[in-house]
Amino acid sequence: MDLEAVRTFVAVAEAGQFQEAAAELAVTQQAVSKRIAALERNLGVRLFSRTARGAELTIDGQAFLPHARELLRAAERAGASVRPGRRPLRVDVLTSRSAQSGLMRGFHRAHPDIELDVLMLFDIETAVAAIRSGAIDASFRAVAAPGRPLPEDIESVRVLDEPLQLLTGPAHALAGARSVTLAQLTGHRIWMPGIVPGTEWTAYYDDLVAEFGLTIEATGPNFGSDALLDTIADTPALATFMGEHTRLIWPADHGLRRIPVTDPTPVYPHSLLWHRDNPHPALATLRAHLAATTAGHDAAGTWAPRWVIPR
Amino acid sequence: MDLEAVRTFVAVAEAGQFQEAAAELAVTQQAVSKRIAALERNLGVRLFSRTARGAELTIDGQAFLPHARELLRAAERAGASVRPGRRPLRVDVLTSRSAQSGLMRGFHRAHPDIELDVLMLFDIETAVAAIRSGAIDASFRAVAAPGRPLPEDIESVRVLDEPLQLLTGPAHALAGARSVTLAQLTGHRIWMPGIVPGTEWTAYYDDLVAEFGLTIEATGPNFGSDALLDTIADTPALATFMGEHTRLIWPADHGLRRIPVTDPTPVYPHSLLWHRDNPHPALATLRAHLAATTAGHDAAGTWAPRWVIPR
DNA sequence: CTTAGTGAACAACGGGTGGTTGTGAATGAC
DNA sequence: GTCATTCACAACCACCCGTTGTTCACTAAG
Repeated sequence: MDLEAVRTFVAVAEAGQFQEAAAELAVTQQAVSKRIAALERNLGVRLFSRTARGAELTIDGQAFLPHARELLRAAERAGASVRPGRRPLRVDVLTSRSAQSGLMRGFHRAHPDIELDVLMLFDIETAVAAIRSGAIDASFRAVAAPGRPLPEDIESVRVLDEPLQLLTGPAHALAGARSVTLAQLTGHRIWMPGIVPGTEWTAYYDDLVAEFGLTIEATGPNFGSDALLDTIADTPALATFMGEHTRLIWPADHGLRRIPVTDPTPVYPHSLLWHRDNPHPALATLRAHLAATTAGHDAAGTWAPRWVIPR
Repeated sequence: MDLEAVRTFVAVAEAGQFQEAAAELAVTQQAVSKRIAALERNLGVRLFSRTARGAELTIDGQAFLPHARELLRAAERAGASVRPGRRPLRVDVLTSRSAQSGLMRGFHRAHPDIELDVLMLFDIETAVAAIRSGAIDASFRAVAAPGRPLPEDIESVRVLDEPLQLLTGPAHALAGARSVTLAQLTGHRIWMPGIVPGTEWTAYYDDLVAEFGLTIEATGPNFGSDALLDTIADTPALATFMGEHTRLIWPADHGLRRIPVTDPTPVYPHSLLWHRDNPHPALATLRAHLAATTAGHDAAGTWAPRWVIPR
C-alpha cells in the first residue's frame, strides 16, 4: 500500500478523470494510470470503471474512498506531530490512568480542535530537561522534591490534590472499615512496588513515613497492576495506596476494598510545569482551562509534604 | 512518508534495537538503518537515540509512535474495506443525513466491533444489481415501485416509516399553523427539486399527488440543501416536504418552520433489502438489530402508497 | 589495559520500481 | 467520416532500495 498511490486515487476520484488528476499532481497521465493500476493490483479489486470521457468509481472504489481519505489525514497528523514549529501541544503525564489523564481528557473535550500529544516521561529530571529544550510543552508532576528547587525558567502551578485511598484484600484487618485514619495505619505494612528511587514519588512517601510512622515497603520490581492487585487480594498483611481517581481493570472476584483515609487525608499534589518563554498558543489555553476547572478545592483536613509549592 | 518506513519505525520501537526489528521484518539491519534514516530525513527530526546496545526513542519518537500505529491501523482498515471475503458489511443508504443513517449509527453504537462501510448508490436499480453481484450487502430503499416487483433472490423487510413534515418560510400562508392536514395542502405548491425521474421517490410522490390532489413541482436541478432552504425561506408561495428525522444545518435567521402533517400523516417507508444467499455474518446481526429497535410502530393515521410491502 | 562481542553506519553494487515519451484503441461530438 | 478526448500499452531511462562487505563506537569480561 503506497501512500502516493492512495493520494493519486483520491485525486482521480475528485477530478473524475486521470488527466486532470495528473495535472494537479504534476505528473503525466501515464504515471497516474500506472499508479492506479498498481494500487488495484495490490488490493485485488478494480477501483475505477474507465470510460471514454473519464473514470468513475466502482462500488469498491466508493467503499475505499473514505478509508483512503482517512489514511491521508492520519499521515498528515503523523507528520504534524513532529513538525518543528506549530506542532501539537505536547504534555507529559505520570501514567495513562491517572487523574492527570482525566484532566487532559477534559481539556480535549472542551477544546476538541486543539491537537494534543500525551506522553509519559521517566521522571521529573527528564521532564524538566525536555521542557527546557522545548521537546515538550508541559508536564504534570509533584514538585518539587526537597532541596531541589525548580530552575528559574520553569514555571509551575498546583492544579490538583488527589486523595489517596487504602486498597486491601478481603482478609485484611482493616477490610471492614468504612474509613481509616493515618494513625490507625501505624504498624500495618503498606506495599508500593515500582517506586523508583530518586523520583518525586520517593520524596513524598519518605515524608509520609517520617511524619506518621507508617511502614512503607517499596521493594520489588513492578510487575504491573495486575500482579499488584493479585498480591494485595491474597495477602492479609499487605495493603497499598491508590489515587482516588485511579481507574483500574477491577477483577470482580478479588474482593478488593477501597477505604478512604482521614484525619488527615493524604493528598498527592499534582502541578503543571512549563517553560517561562514557551510561545505555544495552546499552552495558554490549557493553563486557563486548568485554572477554571480545578479552582475551589478545599485543603482543610488534608496532608501534603511541606515542600510542595503552595496553592 | 513511506508506509514501509513507518512499519519499520514501529518494529524498531517495539524491539528496542535495529537488528531484532530487521529479523522480524526479514530484511538486513542495514536496510532498517537506511529506512529509519530516510524517515528521519523526511520528518526533519531524530526519532531514535542510538546507543551501543540498541536504539531508544527520542521524545519526538515517543510523540510520533502512537500516530505511526494509527497510520498503520488506518492502512489495514483501508485494505480490509475492499478485501474479497471477510470485508466490512457494506450498506447503501439514501443520504448521509437521513433517518437511515441514524439507524446505522445506532447499529454502530450497539455493535462497535462490527466493521461497517456506508455508501450512497444512485437508485434502486443500481442497488439491486449491486446486491445481486455481491458488491454490497444491504440497501435501505422504498420498495417496490408499482409494476416492478423485486427479483426473487432479493429479500426485504420494512424497517421504518418516516413521517413527512412541511417546511415553509416565515411568510408562507401556513407558517403559523401548529399542524396541517393533507387536504389543506390542496392548491399549495410543494417544491421537491432534485427528484430524479425513475427513482423510487418519483413513484411515491406520484401516488401522493394522485390521491390528495397536491401540486408537487419536481422541476429544476438540485443545488443542494442550502439553496433549497434559501429559496423556501424567501418564497412565500413555496413549501417542501422533509423527513421528520432529517437533520439539516439550520440557518438561524431564515425563520423556517417545520409543520407536522396530519389526517393522515404521509410516511415515507424505508425497507432493508439484501440477497437471499448473502453469507455475511454481520448481515444477520444488522437484521436482528433493526427488528429489535424498530418494532412496535403504529401505522394508524398514516398514509403510504398501497404498493409498498406490508409491515 | 586488553580483548571479544554487539550494534549501527558507510561504501559499492545489482535489480527493480516508477516516471516519461511515443503510440494505439475506444468513444463521443460535429 | 473526421476530429478531439481519454485511457492503456511498450520501450527507455534514471533513481531508489536492498544486499554484501566493512568500519567505527561502545560495553563487558579477564
